[in-house]
Amino acid sequence: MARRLSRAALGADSVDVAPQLLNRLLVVGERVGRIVEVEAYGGEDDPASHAYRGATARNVSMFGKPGLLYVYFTYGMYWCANVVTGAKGDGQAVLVRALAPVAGIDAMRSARPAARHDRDLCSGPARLCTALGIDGRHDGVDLLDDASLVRLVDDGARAPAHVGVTERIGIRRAADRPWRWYVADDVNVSKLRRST
DNA sequence: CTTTGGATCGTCT
DNA sequence: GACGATCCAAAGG
Repeated sequence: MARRLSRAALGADSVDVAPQLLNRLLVVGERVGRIVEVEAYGGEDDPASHAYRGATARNVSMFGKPGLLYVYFTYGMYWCANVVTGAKGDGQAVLVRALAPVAGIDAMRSARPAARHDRDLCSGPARLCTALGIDGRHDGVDLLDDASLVRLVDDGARAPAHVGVTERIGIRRAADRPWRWYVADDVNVSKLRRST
C-alpha cells in the first residue's frame, strides 16, 4: 500500500529525517528504487552544505518547503538528488546516495550501460540519478505530489534491522560529522573510497 | 580484487 | 581561476 510521507515528518531536522528515509521508495515513472544510503546536510550552520553561504540561484530549492527535490550538477557531468527537510528557509536537505533497484530495472540498465552488475545501477548519488533519469529539469519538484514525475513513497516497509553510521563521503569541510546512514549488509550501498 | 588518473563545466571567489 | 556532496577505464596483483 503506497502512501505519501507526511510533510510534517520531513519538516524535522535533516539529521533526524535522514535515517527515517531508509527503506522508503524513490519513484520515477516505472523506475523504482528503495533508499539504502543517505547523508544529512544542514543549513547555514554546516560548512559542507551547499546552503552554508545562503541561497543562490543554484540552491534555491533547498530553501523551499520540506518535501521538495533539490537536484544539483557537479563535477561537470553528474546530477545528484536531495530531499529538502526542515522548515522552509532552513536550507536543509538529505542527499540520497544509493538505492536498491525494485522495478523498471531494464530501463535502468539501458540508462547505465557502464554498470556491470545490477548492484552497480544505483550505488552512488550520481549513478542513481542516471539510472532513474533524474536531472536538472526535476529540481524543485514536489516529491509528495502524486502528479510529480519524481516521488517519495512509503510502501509500509519497516525500518531496516541494522543501520550503519559513518562520516559523510566526498567532502572536505565538517568531514567529522557522523551524518551518513546506510542499510547494513545491503549490496547496493556505495563503496567507501579513500580520500585523495 | 585494488589503485590511479582523467573527464568536464557550472558556480562562486 | 579553482574546485567540487563523482564515476569510470585502465593497469597491476
